Amino acid sequence: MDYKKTLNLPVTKFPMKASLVKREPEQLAEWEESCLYDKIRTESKGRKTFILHDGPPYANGNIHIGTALNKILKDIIIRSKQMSGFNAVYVPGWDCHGLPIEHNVDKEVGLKKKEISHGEFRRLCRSYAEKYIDIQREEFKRLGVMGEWGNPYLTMNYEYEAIIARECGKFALQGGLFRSKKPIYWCCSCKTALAEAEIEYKDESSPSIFVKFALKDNLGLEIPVLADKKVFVVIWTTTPWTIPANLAVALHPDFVYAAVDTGEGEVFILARDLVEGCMKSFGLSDFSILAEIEAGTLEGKQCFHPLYNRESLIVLGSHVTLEAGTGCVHIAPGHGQEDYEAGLLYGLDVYSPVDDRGCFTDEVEFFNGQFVFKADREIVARLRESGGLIKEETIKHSYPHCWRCKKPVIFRATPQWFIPMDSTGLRKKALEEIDKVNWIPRWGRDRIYGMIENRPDWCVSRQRAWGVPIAILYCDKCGEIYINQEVIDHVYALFKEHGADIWFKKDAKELLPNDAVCGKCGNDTFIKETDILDVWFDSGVSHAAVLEQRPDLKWPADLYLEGSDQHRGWFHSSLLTAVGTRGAAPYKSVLTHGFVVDAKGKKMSKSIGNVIAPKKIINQYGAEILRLWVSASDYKDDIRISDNILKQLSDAYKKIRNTCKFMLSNLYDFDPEKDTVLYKSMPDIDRFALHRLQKLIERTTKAYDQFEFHTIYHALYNYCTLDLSAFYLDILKDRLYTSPPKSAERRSAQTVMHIMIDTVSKVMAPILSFTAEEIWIYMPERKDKETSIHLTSLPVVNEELKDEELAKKWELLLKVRGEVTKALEQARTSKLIGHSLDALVTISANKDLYNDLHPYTEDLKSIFIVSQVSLIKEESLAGAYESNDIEGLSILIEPATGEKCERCWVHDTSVGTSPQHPTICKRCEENIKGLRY
RNA sequence: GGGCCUGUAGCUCAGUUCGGCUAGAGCGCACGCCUGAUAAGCGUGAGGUCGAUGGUUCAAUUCCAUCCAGGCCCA
Repeated sequence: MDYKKTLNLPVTKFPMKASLVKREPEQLAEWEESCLYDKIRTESKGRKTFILHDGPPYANGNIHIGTALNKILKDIIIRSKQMSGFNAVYVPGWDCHGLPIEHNVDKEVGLKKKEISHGEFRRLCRSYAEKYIDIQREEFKRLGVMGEWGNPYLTMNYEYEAIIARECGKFALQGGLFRSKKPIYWCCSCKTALAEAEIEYKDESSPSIFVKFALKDNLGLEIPVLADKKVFVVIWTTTPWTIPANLAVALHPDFVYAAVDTGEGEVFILARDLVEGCMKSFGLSDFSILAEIEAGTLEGKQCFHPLYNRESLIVLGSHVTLEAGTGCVHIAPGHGQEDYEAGLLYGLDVYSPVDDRGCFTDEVEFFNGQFVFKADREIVARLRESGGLIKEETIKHSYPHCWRCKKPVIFRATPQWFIPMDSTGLRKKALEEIDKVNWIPRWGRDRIYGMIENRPDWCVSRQRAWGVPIAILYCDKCGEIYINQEVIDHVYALFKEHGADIWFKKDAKELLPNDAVCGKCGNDTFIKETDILDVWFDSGVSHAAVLEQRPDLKWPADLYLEGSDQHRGWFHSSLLTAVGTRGAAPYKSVLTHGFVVDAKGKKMSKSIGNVIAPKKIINQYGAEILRLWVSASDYKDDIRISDNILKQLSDAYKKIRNTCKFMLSNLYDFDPEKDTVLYKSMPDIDRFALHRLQKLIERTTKAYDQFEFHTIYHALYNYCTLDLSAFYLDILKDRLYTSPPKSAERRSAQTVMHIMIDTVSKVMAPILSFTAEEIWIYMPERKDKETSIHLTSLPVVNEELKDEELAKKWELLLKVRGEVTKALEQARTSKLIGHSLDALVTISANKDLYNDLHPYTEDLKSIFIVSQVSLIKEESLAGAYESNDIEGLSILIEPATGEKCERCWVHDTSVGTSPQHPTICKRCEENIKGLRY
C-alpha cells in the first residue's frame, strides 16, 4: 500500500517563487484600495507620536540610489516606530525653488526667454517642479515607502512661501539681517550675477605681471640689515585690472620670506623658496639674500599702492601658495573670494569700483569709464611708468566664463543680504543647542560643531528668478530696513493668498502701510528688495512651515535623517533658522548615513559609468531586495552596491522566504484557537525553540531601538538558517509528517511554528514590508487577526517562554550534535552511510558528559536525525571519531540495524514484524491506527 | 591643502569598551548526501600576517605616529 498518503506532508499555496517585480505593484494597489495608511492613522490616534521630519529632495530628475537608500531607511524607522506603539506620521516633502530648475527651464525656453515675463517664467518653473514631484512620488511609492503622499509639503506651496517670508522677517525684526557688499561672479555682457553652477571654465590668455609694492614702514628695527634700504614686497597677478582695487598684500603665516638684495640698489621681499626662480626670471643674476623673515614679522606693515597715493596692508592668509608667483598675493577684497575673506578678517573695505557693465567708476583715477579687460594694458603701462612693474608676460590658464554668452566673467562686489553669526549671538546659541541634540553616529556632533564654529555670516540673497523674495523694504535714502510686525503679517497674508509672485507684481508703496516713514531719516520712500532667498533658507524653515503647521506633527521633531552632506546643508540651515527664531534646535536626534559607492568603494558618477539606478534593481529583483540591501548595510559608513551584493541578498531573501513557506505549509490544518498546546505540555525541544525565539526578539527589539538595522538582518537571517532551517525545522519534519495529525506532539510543533511565523513576519515587516504582508495573508485565520500585518505590533519578549537553564542543556546538546554530524560526514565519505537515518550512533562520554546527556537518551536519535543512538559511559570505541572540541567524547558510526521503514524512513528492527504492515515500523503502525486511508 | 569619517575572509557583518587563549557568523565557493521544504533541504571543508610601515609594550587587529586607499564637506 502507499503509506505516503498516511503522512501529513506540507501543503500551501504560498509560492516559492516570489515574483516580486510582478507582485509588488499588485500589493501596493491593494494597500491603496484598502486605505491602509488611513487605517493605520485612525487606529493609532491618541498614541504618543514619533515624528521623523522628511528632508525634502530636490524636485528635479529621477531618484537615484542614494535617494532610495534615504527614503527606505526612513520608511524602516517609521514602520518600526509605528509597530512599537507610536503614532508615526510621515509627511514627505519636496524642495522646489532654486537654480537647477531655473536653469533647466531656461534651457527649455531658449531664445524665447526675452519674450517671457518674469511671472510667466516663474509659472514655468512651478510646473517644471510639479512634473518631477509627480515622477518622484511614484518612484518613492514603488519602493514601498508609506506616507502622506496625497498631502506632501512643498516649499513652493503658497502657505509655505508665506512662512519663508515670515521667518525671514523675524530675522530682520530682531536685527538679524543686514546688507553688505560681497564679491560674486558677474557677467558684464549679460549684466547679471552668476552662480558657481553657471560658470564654465575655458583656457584664456591673460597678462601675467610682477609688481613691487614699496614698503612704507621701516623694517630696520626688526631687521637691522634692512635699515635705510629701499624695500619692496613683490606680488604676481594675472588680472592687472584689479590692481586699482588693491587694498592689501597677503603672505602665508607658515612660510619663510627672504629679503633679497637685487644688486641694483633695491631689496625685494618674496617667499624664500621662490627666490631663485623669480630672480632668474626677472633677469637679476647678481642678487643676494640679506635676511630670512617670518611672515608674522611683516603682518600689519604698510606698503604704498603702486599707482595711487594710499596704503596697502600686509596681511596673513593661508590661501597663499608656492605653486606660482612670489608667495606674496595681491588682495582686492571686492574682486575675489579669498581676497574678500582675508579682507573681512582685517576689516578692509569691500572695494569694487566697477559698474554693472564692467567699467571702472568715476572714482578710479586714470581709468574711469574703461572696460576692465581693456584697461589691463593701460594699467600695465601706468605701472611701468611709475616704476612698479618688474616684469610682464602672457600666460594661458583656465578662466571662468559665462555659460550663456561664453564671455569671461569677473568677480565684482555687490550688495548682498546676510544673517550675522555673532552680533545677535546666533553662533554661540547654535553651538549650545548642538550639544543638546543626539547625533547618530556620535561624530556628527563634531562635524557640524566645527562648521558652525567657523562659518562666516550667512549670505542669504541670490540674484535669481525662481525662489522666494527677501520680502524686505528699505529706505531709498539711508538704506535702513523698514520692518515691524504689521509689515510681516501683511506680507504673510499676501503670500499665503497669492504666493510669493505677488511681491514682484506690487510696488513698494502697495506693500507698506500708508504712513510708513523711515525710522532713521524720516524719509517716506522705500525700495523693494527683489533678490530671492538662498534655497537653504527655504528648506531650513520646514520646521516652521511643516512641523508647527500640521496638527498631527510636533516641534521639535524626534528625528531628522539624511546623508552626511547635510551637516553643511539642511541640518545646518534648519539649526540656524530655528535657533535664530525660536532659540532651540528643531530636532532631538539627527541620524546620518553614508553615500552609496560601487563594489570597489568608489563614488558613483556618470563619467566613470558605475551608476546603478534604483529602477534597474526594482525591475530586475524587486523593491524588496533593495529594502533588504538597505537593512543589511551599515549605513554609518559608505554603502557598497554591486550585482554581486544584490545577488547575495537575493539568495538570502529566498532562504528567508522558503523558511517561512515551510512553516506555513505545515500549518495548513492548524487552528490556533482550537489546537494550541500549552507551553508546559510541550517537549523540551519545543520549549527550547521558543526560548531561542525570545532571544531573537530581544536582539531585534534592541536593534530597532538603536536604529541598527543590519543587526536585524543578520539576526533574522541567521535565525532562519541556523535555528530554524538547519536545526529545529529539520528535526521537526519527522514529528510533523509521521505523527497522527491531531496528536499532541504534532500540535505542539505547530503551536511553536505558529508563534514563530507570527514573530518572524512581524520582525521583518518594517524591512520586508511586501513579503511580511504576503506571509500574513497565508497565516491561519483566527478571530482577531488584523487585516494587515502593518496594523500589528512588533513582538515583545514573553518572559514565560524563556528558560535559561533549559537553554544551557540544549546548547550542550547542540554542540554534541555538531560533533555527531562531523562523524556522520566521515562515515558518508567512506560510503558507510548515505542519509543520516542510515546510521546507528554510539556515543561514548566521560562521566560528566554522560550525566548531562543521559536524561535525553531517548531524544538523541531525533535530535541527530539518525535511526538509533546508544549512549555509553567511558568506553573506548574502536574506529570511533574522537571529538576535538568536547573533551571525553567519541562517536562511532555504524549502519543502523533493522530494515528501513517505508513510511518514516527510520531503520528499526520492528520493521517486518507486523503481518498487516510488513514494510513499516511499530511506531508508524501505531500512528496510522484509526486513520482513514 | 583643511575638517569629519572609514579600511577584519570573494560578499555582508561580529569582535577590539580598559591591548592577552588557535580572530567569529552567515552567504558565496569546493566536495558530498538527500529526493516527503524540490528551480528546495542537510552536511563537511578550504578561505583572513584584521590597509601598509614604524613606535610604545612581556604582548597590538585593538594604543600612538606616518603613509596608502576611499568617502562627505570645505578650500
